[in-house]
Amino acid sequence: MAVTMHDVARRAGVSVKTVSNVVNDYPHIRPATRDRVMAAIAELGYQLNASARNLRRGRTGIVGLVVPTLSLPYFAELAESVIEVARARGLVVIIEQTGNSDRERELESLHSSRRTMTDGLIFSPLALGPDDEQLLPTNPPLVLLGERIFSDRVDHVTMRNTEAGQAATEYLLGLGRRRIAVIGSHEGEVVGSAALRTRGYELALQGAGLPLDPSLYGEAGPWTRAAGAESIGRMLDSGVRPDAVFALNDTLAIGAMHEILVRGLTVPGDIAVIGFDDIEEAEYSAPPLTSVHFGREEIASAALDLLEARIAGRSAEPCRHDAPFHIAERGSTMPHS
Amino acid sequence: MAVTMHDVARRAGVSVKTVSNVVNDYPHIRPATRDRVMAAIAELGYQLNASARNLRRGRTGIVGLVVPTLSLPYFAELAESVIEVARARGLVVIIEQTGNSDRERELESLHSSRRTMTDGLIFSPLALGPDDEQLLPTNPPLVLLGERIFSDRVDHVTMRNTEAGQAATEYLLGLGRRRIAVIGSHEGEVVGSAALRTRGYELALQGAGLPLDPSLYGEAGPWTRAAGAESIGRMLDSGVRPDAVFALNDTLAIGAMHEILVRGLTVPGDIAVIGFDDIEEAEYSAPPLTSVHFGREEIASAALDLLEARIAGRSAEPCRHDAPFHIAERGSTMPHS
DNA sequence: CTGAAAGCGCTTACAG
DNA sequence: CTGAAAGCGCTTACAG
Repeated sequence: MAVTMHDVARRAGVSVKTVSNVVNDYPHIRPATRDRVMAAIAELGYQLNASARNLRRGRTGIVGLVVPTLSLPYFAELAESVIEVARARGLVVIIEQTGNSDRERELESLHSSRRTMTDGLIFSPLALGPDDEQLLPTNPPLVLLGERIFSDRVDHVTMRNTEAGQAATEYLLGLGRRRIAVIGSHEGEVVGSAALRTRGYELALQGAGLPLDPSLYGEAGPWTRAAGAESIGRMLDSGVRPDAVFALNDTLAIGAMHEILVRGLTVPGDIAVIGFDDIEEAEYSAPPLTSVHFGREEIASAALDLLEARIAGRSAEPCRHDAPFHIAERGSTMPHS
Repeated sequence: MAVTMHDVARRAGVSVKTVSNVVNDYPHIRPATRDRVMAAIAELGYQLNASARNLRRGRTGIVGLVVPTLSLPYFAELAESVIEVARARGLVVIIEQTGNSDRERELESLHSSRRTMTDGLIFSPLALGPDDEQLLPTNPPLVLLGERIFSDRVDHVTMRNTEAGQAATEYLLGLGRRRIAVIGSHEGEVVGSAALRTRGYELALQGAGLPLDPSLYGEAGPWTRAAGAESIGRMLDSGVRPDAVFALNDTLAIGAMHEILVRGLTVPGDIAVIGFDDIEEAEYSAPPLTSVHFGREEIASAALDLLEARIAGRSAEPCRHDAPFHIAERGSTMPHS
């Protein structure tokens, strides 16, 4: 049916081994032989069959990336970095989406027979938590992003959410703000980015000797612009008047900022706003958004390092990589920008 | 080494054929047999080897999506839709990025041996053009997005860029605007979204009996927020004062709007702004951005329809699918929003 | 450096 | 409904 290495070998008058060597760029091939093989490949329109190679090698050269959705800029930008870093290492990336905190879909992505199409998986959970630790399949290798789940059977890339949340809040305190709202909190949650960043917020307030005011907690289920706008809207409607907002991600921050401006208040004059993730959009919002920056290239590299080591059987104990952060200051907190 | 169907068959006391039938959900299997097989699978921790299946079937269940970069929201949202639509059809998606108009990378993605990992490719070119038509490989099947390249050997999903650009400009004319700048144009380009949307702009102005003013063309290479801001900035710096902006995409529009506001001008008061693509961000910019909307779900469905038909060998002549559009009106053009 | 051959783990026609 | 077997197209140890 298809043109195979045998056909090429026959045409070029060499063995299949030689064709394989040429196709795989092995050394010690006479230039003349190489040319004959290349010519035969071109004449026959030969294309190497990846499935056959993968079966034989026991590897696919594909890694999976499982995220909630690419329509959230944070995950799109993370995916961008993962694809670029993977490319530099000769790997390609299958992206699966699990939607907004959909337990079943997350489990399905982890356990599906599609798993064996990949050499390993980078998984950013939004629904699964500590109780699901036992459900994590470790084969093919898995790298977890974030701190919703910790398992000593699995590699992790973590992001010091609590420390970063604390730093963001302390930054607002340093500007003299005292009534700081938190937007995007998840009442009752104890793991996951919402809870951890909120915990950092609380530590900062307590460190400054300020009370935790329940009216300054703005719930928001999904972390979208719409949810951010609604959340701050409800707070303002109820007569609460913060002098700063710590939004648990940038999308929430942009939605919140939009709502604040719509109501005739100013940013940062009336309300300073800081976000989290430092997505590209943050630089071009009006005003530009101050945000907590984690290097996504670094997160992608760390995740692929862990995955490749595990795939190669090089790593023994599961590892944890902590990504560093800093605050990118912009107009949403600086009066003179 | 790995647990195979043979192991499962032995354990369950059935033939491999039966195991295969169970794994593939074929009918006509006695429940008792099915249960025995499932039990054996669970006991042995069997996982089907996708490469072996793919080799045997001659299909991988993977489609490739090649776009410039996921860090541009338009492509991230397109990818989101392609993944969702593919998922509903039992397919997964490998995403490759080619960067900002990088000819070599685009060709590499089309011709790489990675191609055979996929059953077909959806390709959104930014560098390749009509002259490259002969370089398009048609096997595995290829679907082209946009109108940079037309080939009667390949399926296309097109977006009526010219008509849509004309409609956007006519909409601004309908609001009484007369000095309409176009932001994001590519001087000298004759194919591709920039040229086609600009052509629509020109048709609209000519239709209204207005001159084409060279000072109202704002060049911008990459279609980023930064480029949009710089482009309108240069125009305003040179003393040109448009009363409306047609930005060739939303990211440009948001950058341009940002720059306009920074300079103390108002939107839409001084300058009305319309974008193109209607990305999710458009709804939450300040002010919300009026934009030309193409349904990305529809584009994704159309592309996968064409691809699946081609993969199945159902389609004869290459097809062209034209996606419909409308204008989503928001505050950036409406005074009372 | 090359040739002949085994085998990766499936699916599926072929007999029964 | 089941069993035994061929073969998808590679890679790679084994002889030479």
